[in-house]
Amino acid sequence: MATLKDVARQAGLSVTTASRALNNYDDVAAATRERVQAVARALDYHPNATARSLQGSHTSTVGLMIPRIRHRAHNAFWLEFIGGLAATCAARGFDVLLSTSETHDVAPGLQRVVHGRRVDGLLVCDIRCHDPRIAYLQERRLPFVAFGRTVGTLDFPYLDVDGTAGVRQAIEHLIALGHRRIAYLGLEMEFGFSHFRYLGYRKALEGAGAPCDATLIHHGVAEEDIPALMAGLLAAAQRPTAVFASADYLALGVVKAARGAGMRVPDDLSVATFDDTLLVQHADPPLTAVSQSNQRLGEEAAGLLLDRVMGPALPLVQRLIVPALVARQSTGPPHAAAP
Amino acid sequence: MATLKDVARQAGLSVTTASRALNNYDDVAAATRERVQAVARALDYHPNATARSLQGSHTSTVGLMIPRIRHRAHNAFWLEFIGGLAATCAARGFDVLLSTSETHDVAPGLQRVVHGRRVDGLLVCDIRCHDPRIAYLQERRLPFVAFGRTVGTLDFPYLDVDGTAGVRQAIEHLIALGHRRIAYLGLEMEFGFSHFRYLGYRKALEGAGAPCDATLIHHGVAEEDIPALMAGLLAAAQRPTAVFASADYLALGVVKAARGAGMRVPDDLSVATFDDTLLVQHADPPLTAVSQSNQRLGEEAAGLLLDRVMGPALPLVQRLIVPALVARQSTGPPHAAAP
DNA sequence: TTGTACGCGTTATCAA
DNA sequence: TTGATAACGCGTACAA
Repeated sequence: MATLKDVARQAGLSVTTASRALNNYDDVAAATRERVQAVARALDYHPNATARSLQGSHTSTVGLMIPRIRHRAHNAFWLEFIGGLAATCAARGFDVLLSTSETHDVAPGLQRVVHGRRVDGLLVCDIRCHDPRIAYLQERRLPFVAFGRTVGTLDFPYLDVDGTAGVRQAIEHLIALGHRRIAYLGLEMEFGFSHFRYLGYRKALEGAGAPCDATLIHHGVAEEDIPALMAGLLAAAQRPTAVFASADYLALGVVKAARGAGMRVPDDLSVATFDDTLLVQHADPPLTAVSQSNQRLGEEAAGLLLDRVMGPALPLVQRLIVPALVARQSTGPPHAAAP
Repeated sequence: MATLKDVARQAGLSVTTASRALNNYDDVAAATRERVQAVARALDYHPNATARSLQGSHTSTVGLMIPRIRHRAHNAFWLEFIGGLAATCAARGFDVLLSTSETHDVAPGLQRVVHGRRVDGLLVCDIRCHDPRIAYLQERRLPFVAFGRTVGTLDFPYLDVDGTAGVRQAIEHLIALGHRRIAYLGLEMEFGFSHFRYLGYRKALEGAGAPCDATLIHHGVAEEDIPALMAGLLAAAQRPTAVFASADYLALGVVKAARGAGMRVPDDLSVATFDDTLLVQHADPPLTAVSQSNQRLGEEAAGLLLDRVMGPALPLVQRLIVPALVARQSTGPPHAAAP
């Protein structure tokens, strides 16, 4: 494959001049420039990105660390996100280096990427409430943006969906419909988003002066737990008239379990959820959900990261996207006969 | 950040010796090796991947070109695929450079990746019936594997799902149930998979000696076309008793349209589809579908590519994965009253 | 306007 | 067992 030296030789010039001609420096004769460019085209010359990186000490590449898929239902979200991210990076001349992390420690994969100087910046995703990767990156001084928040001091750049505001909207919607006993089903509390979403539930109840019953609140729910859990919930003397599930597949499980217990949605039980995925939209009935554009989120994240990469000492940027509630047929006023 | 030179200086040795100590060469004294490694640890030294690439002329990175998402329903497939691919690459010490291509010409993005020597190999996805990228890559001698097939001479390494065998199973299943008039709804014929899937439909009909009615066959169907298309199909004198849709979201549209026309699935109309996604599994009723493990596919593709990258002149490998039919509640015998 | 010389960080070759 | 030197391909002071 042709190198700059080949082009220079063929054009009868020095490598330096060839380089400058190709990079449109203004201290090269017009005739020379054209000759060099013609030769380059003829030789199908393209600069070697590796050599460029080594010399310029930047790679025009950003890293993306996403979690390994634990549940198929998480899929839709991430790919839309990646699509938006990749498009924005491409438009700004950057490539994307992909890492899927198994763990949330400072894994070997992360070390490789960071210390190998393979990337100019990094987008870390799936942030935990306490996430050692943040401190690690801060110490290493690699430009990075977190997609998600930890609990505690937020002294790092991040982009996140405002789960608190989102869930709050959903719960307030249920309260406005007349519900008072609203169950909450969430994922493991170690996830940052779990923490913030649950906060929204609490705040909405407090805001409405509604009681908060611990028996209605369940964290760390897995799909297979739902039948038993719902059976318990629905058999209780004071059964809930609505359920908020923090993930789409949980909500689907809730609907199924309710049906199994002979209940209609939303007549006997209202159901709302967080991610507005295809699954949620195609469900029967279509579910009321907290929604944001995942592709948009990817674009936004890429923008933030690239700004950070290109502007060395920019002020800390922390952005919270407030999602919107989409009310559909899975929520309605509580049944008259219900407690 | 610490470089090899720093380590060498700190250890009072030459860069050469430090390098060999760190790379476990056997011509370095045990004591020296340990001293160097201790210093490296103390300095938090990690080799610079870029410099390594330049010197060794290989990057330990493979490229992945996937299409830009046109329809949200394609999402689930690709992310599972990427997950499998990334895991296999990581296990074998490779990183993944992601490119999403807008077009199927030899786009600038492809040229950048190929000529910039950013990758040791490339996985090209979303192959068209006639795809100029194949010839381009062959000429450039970059190790690559296609995920998908073109029509015509297949003189390149590929991995593909055997769409012909898959669809054939589905149609034969319908025929076995007693169906004779089976409609076919497919995507644009320029996609390689469209071509092969349709072939399966034809073969199954021929094999059963069933008639092939052109009015039942529709290519290039978009989601929004379905209501009108189905209305026409169901109003016909000789209406179909079953529909095969080549993509999950098309099948969902078919079910919806059938319902709209007052038909029950599968009593009045059977529906089968290709991709066994979450959407298909959670549909009402759950759909009969041709299925394969998308993650498995990604792992397989990565394996093929890495073998090719590491073994320079391996014989051409072409692998076809035969999917399996999963019969669910959307297919049944044709209604007695139907023609 | 062009060319010489050097450095980016690493590994390979060869001599000591 | 170790070290000096060259090379990978490119960009860029600096000199001509």
